[in-house]
Amino acid sequence: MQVSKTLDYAVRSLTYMGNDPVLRHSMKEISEHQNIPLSYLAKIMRRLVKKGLVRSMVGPDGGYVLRKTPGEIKLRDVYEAIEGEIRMVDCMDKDNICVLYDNCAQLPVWDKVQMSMIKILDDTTLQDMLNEGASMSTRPN
Amino acid sequence: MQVSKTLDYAVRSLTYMGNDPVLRHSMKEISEHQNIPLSYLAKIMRRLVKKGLVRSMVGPDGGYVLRKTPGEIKLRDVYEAIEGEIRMVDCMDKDNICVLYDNCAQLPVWDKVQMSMIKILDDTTLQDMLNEGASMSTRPN
DNA sequence: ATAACGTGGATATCATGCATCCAGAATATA
DNA sequence: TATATTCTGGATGCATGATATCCACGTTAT
Repeated sequence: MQVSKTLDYAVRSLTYMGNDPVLRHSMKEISEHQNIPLSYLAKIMRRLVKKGLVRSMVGPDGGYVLRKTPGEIKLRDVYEAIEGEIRMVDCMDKDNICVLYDNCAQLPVWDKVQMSMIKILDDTTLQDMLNEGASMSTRPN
Repeated sequence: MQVSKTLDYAVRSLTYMGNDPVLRHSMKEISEHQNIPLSYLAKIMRRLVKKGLVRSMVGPDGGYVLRKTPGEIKLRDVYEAIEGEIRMVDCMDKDNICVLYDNCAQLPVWDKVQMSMIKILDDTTLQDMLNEGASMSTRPN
């Protein structure tokens, strides 16, 4: 029930790019500025490209650019690009056929948690985070 | 960002016990009814005992009883007994001194998610889950 | 005395998050 | 055309933690 490092990397990369939404940013640049292992960043960027959040250009002076404005990119999009569909609980999946209906006592609660999280991630754009980040960056640590 | 199997086991065990809040329930009984590996359940019960959610009695006819009524046991208590303090994001912990203030762009959002989750878990008791579970158990699967 | 049951420590298994490496394709520039 | 730069994609390694098992021991009801 924690934010994964990978997701953190992704968000950091995107907010970083969001500061100059027009420029192209190379992996090397992002990696250095955000302190993310280059080789791992490559994997992450791949997912963001596939999900249509960023566009990539190869060759010298290549790199990545946001495909939308920071105001149009929802945190939910980022989350789902990295983690897949948001889902708090695995049930009736795979081989688990949830014979115990006791089990279902929990489902409504986790659904509730899930929905409230989705709502927040849906309502938060990169732009929002950039704004907040600015105000946060004045506080110590 | 998912409910762990262990937490699921804990909740299942407690809701099961909540159906007969007065009786003692042996691990064997719980294990069989809830389909939880006995030896693993032992570990889980240990934590619930330590956190004061459940009282244990050894010897023949021993077992576990809820220490409070289902209406007094919050899901948050269960969560924290199993997972420890609720915290979405690790930052400024350990060796990570969060030098990147870009990073902080995220914090407010995850805090928000965290608080909304805490609120829900705080507002939900075993009793609530038992009630809901009853209404849920009528739907297929 | 005996059988039933929880306790607690050691240990095994396994999945997965995180990370690294490398050969290859694309492309800008000279 | 040659070269340097950058992304691509697949294979692989590593470490951590969740899940699970085992067993010797202490307790207690009968």
